Amino acid sequence: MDIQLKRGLLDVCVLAAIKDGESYGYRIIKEMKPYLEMSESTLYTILKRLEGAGMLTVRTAEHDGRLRKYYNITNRGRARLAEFQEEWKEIMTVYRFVIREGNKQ
Amino acid sequence: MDIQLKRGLLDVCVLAAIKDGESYGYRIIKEMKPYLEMSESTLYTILKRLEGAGMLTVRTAEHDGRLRKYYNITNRGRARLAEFQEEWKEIMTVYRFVIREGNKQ
DNA sequence: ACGCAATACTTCGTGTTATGATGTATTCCG
DNA sequence: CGGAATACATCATAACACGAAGTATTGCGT
Repeated sequence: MDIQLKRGLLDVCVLAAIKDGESYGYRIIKEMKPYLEMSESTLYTILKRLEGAGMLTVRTAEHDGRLRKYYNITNRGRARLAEFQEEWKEIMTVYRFVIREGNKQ
Repeated sequence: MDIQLKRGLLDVCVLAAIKDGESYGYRIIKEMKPYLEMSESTLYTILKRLEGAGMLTVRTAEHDGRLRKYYNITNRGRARLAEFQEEWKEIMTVYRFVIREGNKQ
């Protein structure tokens, strides 16, 4: 998929991946893989960005002797998902403009 | 609209704006405005990028004593538009993942 | 006649961001 | 014993949208 097209979807995808209960980096990547592939460095960058924006919280816990960071969505994160659905209406308008059958000149 | 979401649409929008006959910068901006706003510096950057990619051609002509650059779409540009429609199917898959009603845990 | 908006295109610097490369460390399985 | 899987982190880089500023002409209102 075109890199540019991905960019606007990555953040909301990650939020969507944790909206039904906490998850962690490695699992998020695997869960999203069938829909949208992303490298690890990209995901951890996004998770930090979303944390900085107050859209998710982190807690560190031990699992099988290894440390894991569990991410939870916040109200602000849910608001972002709702906002995305509004933006999608605009996106569809643009899409229709792009694929419209032209009035050939 | 979210900047990131715009990014993947800008190029194809510009191609779509000239696909039914040549146009020029200022007119493209006005035509796209109801769907997607972009600054002039952004448009001219995109036009140069698309020209470099062989997706459009340029000719300069005088109009009312002023120089105008007219842009025409090429076969490669049309191919990009066709490719976009394929990519859109993937985008819709991602969209469904984002808005799916969750299996609450 | 004067000034301002509209038309039309250009250049430059900046901030955001996705990614590859690389590194660290543990567990599990054959 | 070794390699794959798990799990996260850092750094340098390149792409890109945009605001700011500039140049130059036409058209319109007063």
